Amino acid sequence: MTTSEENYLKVIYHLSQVSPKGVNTNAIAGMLETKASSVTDMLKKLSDKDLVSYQKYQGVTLTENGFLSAKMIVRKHRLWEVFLVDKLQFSWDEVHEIAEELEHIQSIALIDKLDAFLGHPDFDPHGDPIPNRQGEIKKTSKLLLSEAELNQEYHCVGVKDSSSEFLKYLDKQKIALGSVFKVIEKESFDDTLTVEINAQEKIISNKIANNLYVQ
Amino acid sequence: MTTSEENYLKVIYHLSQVSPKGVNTNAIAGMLETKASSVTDMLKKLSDKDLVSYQKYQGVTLTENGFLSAKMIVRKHRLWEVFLVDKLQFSWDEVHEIAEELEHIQSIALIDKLDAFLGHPDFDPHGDPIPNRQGEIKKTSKLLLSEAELNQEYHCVGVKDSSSEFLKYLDKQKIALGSVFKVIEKESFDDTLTVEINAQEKIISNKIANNLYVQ
DNA sequence: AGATATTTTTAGTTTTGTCTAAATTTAAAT
DNA sequence: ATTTAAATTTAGACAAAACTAAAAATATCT
Repeated sequence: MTTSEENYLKVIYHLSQVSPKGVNTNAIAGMLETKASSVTDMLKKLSDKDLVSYQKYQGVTLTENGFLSAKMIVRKHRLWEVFLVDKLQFSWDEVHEIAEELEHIQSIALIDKLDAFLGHPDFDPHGDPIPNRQGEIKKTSKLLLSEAELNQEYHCVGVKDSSSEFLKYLDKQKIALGSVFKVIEKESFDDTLTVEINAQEKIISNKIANNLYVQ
Repeated sequence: MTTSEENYLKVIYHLSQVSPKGVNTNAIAGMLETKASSVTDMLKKLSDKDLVSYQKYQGVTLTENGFLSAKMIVRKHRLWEVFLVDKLQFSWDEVHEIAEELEHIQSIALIDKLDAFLGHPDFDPHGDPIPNRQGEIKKTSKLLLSEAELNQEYHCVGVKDSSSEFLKYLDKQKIALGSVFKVIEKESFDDTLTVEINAQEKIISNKIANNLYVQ
């Protein structure tokens, strides 16, 4: 499989989580910063290889094959992110782009050994689950901070938006995976939250609260 | 720089060590398992980018730029090999192909951090020197086992042939980097050596002795 | 339902890196 | 010094992955 094909598969995989009954050509083009016509070309190719099932004008879904392949790419991406953060001391906002390259390295033995070296992690540095070598994903019942109940203790288990910008903001606010949250008050006017984070009171906007997963 | 361009540069770099006054088109084609006509095309492109100096029919040499770029690719290759052997427990005969892919990952920060993580190694698992980030290479005065003097103690510092086949043979013979050698006898008829290796006497063919570096 | 807008596909080009086959240059050999 | 052989380059073609512009299908709106 080429790097380009892998990138398409991965994007279709991610978009499928939001629109499971068919991913739009334009949506794929948007994610890959390419043109719709290029996407159509590639969908035909992926369809010929039985990685997606595609009917003109009707959007695209992953086949069994494509689904597994996509999860293997995600597995590689997230394992490399763990390596970069845990072993090479990168911060969590720096690793995405490098992992985008590393995820296309082919060797299966490499990934198995990397997995073992890292201690078979279940989650990447942003709290996203790492599929195992069979493609199985550990499900957790996380919820958004904006949906949290008042005066209950939660801890941060992930971020929804993992853009460098957002992650740097969290660093500045000393919010990390594992941070302890308790929502003290919810301002009904603008949904701003008053939250006790690691025993410090902070005001959290709705936008932030909508991008933090807690448990 | 594309992966293909990098592969050409690297091959020209290696071939330059043997023919410093100009590398042949055919030699490059042989190393890359491609056709001479493809090489000619690429040499023009590399020449336009001032990475090689190239005159029709006269062979090719690296420019200052090309020389440095090539050394950076070699640096990446060899650092990844150290990682694979030291951290992921690959054996020295398994790492070349994987490193061929990893050497094309772009990030400079990644290589700097990897270098630090590995403890700034000077040599890769086959005893080849790792250029530092300035492209400087630590020179050592190694010699081939076939050139070693009788009854002098040496230790193994590298291999000339790093094919999987040869490396596996060395593993079987329990010869590794650091092994202690003393040539007991040299058979003048076929240049076979009797060598004491790690306090064990062994017969070493001329072909083997011509591919082992000692010091 | 019909008109308009949006999305998607087709058709035809471009670029990169490769190839084959033919032409040219250099090297070797009688 | 020719002739022959080997190495190299040119010319033209192809596949992959992208693009533009135009055509076709679907969705939306009054």
